Amino acid sequence: MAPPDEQLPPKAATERVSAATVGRLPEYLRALMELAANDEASVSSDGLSVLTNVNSATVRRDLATLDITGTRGLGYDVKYVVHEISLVLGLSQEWAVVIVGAGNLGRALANYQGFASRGFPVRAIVDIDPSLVGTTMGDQVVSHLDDLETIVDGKDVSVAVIATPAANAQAVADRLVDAGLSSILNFTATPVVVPAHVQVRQVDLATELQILSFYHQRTSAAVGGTGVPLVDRSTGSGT
Amino acid sequence: MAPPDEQLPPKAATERVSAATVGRLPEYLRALMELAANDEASVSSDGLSVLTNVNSATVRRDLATLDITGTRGLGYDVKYVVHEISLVLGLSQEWAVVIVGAGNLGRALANYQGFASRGFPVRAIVDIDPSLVGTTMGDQVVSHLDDLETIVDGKDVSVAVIATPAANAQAVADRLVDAGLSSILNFTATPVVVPAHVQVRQVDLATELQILSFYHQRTSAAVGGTGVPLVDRSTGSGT
DNA sequence: TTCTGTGAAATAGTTCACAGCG
DNA sequence: CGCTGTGAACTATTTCACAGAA
Repeated sequence: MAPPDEQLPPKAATERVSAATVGRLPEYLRALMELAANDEASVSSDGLSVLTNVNSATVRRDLATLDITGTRGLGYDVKYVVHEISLVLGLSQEWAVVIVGAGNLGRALANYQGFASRGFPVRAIVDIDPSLVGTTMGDQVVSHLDDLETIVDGKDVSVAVIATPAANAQAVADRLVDAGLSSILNFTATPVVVPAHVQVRQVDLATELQILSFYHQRTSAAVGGTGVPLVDRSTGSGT
Repeated sequence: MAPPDEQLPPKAATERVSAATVGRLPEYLRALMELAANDEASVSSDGLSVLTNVNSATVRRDLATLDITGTRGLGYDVKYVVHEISLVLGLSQEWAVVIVGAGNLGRALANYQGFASRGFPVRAIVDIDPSLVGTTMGDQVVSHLDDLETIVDGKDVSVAVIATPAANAQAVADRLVDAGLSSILNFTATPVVVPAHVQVRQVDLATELQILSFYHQRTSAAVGGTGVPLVDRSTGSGT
């Protein structure tokens, strides 16, 4: 263990976690849950490295940052790490989700089981279009956007997903903030501006395709010509 | 156009572009198209900085990396930069997309207009489930996965989207590669392994929520309590 | 021996600050 | 002037490499 220092405040490890590390936590978690499902009791940083494609030193440093310790000579206790990472990510409880926008994308997301199965049950869907309000979607009845506040309070919703046309994104975000929500996942291409205490994540599906397109081009352009070039899987077999 | 140089090594600017820069290009593009739609002829790096929330020095450096030049005292020519970035991202042509998996997510994506409108028309949807094959979805009839190769060749498809259950992701990816595709967008939580010449992008929607959850927690934990916001609803007396 | 935990080196990416062009 | 283009400083992140615990 690291030499403890009695003078320092307890541990707000969370404070020191870099964005890069946070981005890897869900990956670790996925790999670890797979291991757990396979009844693996422990795993080395090398093992996790292979499963996640993250350098093993990075794995160790990430975990150490979270004060997650392993056993020298053995590795990390799978269940323990799952528990700790879940805690750090705030996954020890469910977070109810409201989807705003019952158009194609909203409908898609409402039916998508992947949210609920990962601890984010969709508890409401809202839209402004009166012809959609009252229709059933997934296992929810579409409500009117105006009822947002009631829904948020009544169903303990804490996360909103924006799936409206891009032009409405900002207006929707404003209403979400007014309704007291402070976590927003925006699937619109338009970034929204929110107060500092509100978290937003921008995910644009077409952007992903554009980036893919870039790398596709670059790869095609890089003609080596010698049969099968470059097999790059960074598993550091160093010295 | 940049001055062609017959003597120097071909020096494609593309080679030197960092991943960080690539990630910002779609953002620049979006902002620039907005400007273009507004008949703005030119924009300064400061202007773009405001629109994209990227430091202006970073904007200038990114563009300079792509050999995109501006005019001192004036700024960048909007149309010219749109053209150049589109070129770099490979967006001067359309890329036809095949969606694999006609379940909830696949259906959602098939109906989503955001792909086509950004230059990625969905030209086919395939599944293995015989009861889905032949049904209509979006403006496509669902085909069988076995016909993939024919479809890819016949419709000039170059990008695949995996929207199957996670357990099938790797098998699907293998078939996609066999069919000659080299750009894959994987919406499954399971990462897939592919040959080096194939580009994959992993986008897991639940992961986005997990990351959001982390920042939500961190923000709530950092209670300053001075006056304004702070939603108390989410305080952990959970389900 | 195996594998963690971590200084220290190496890389990557961002931002400042300013010379100099239009 | 205003604004680009870029050396140089700075900050962040990754990776090496190894002492030492189990």
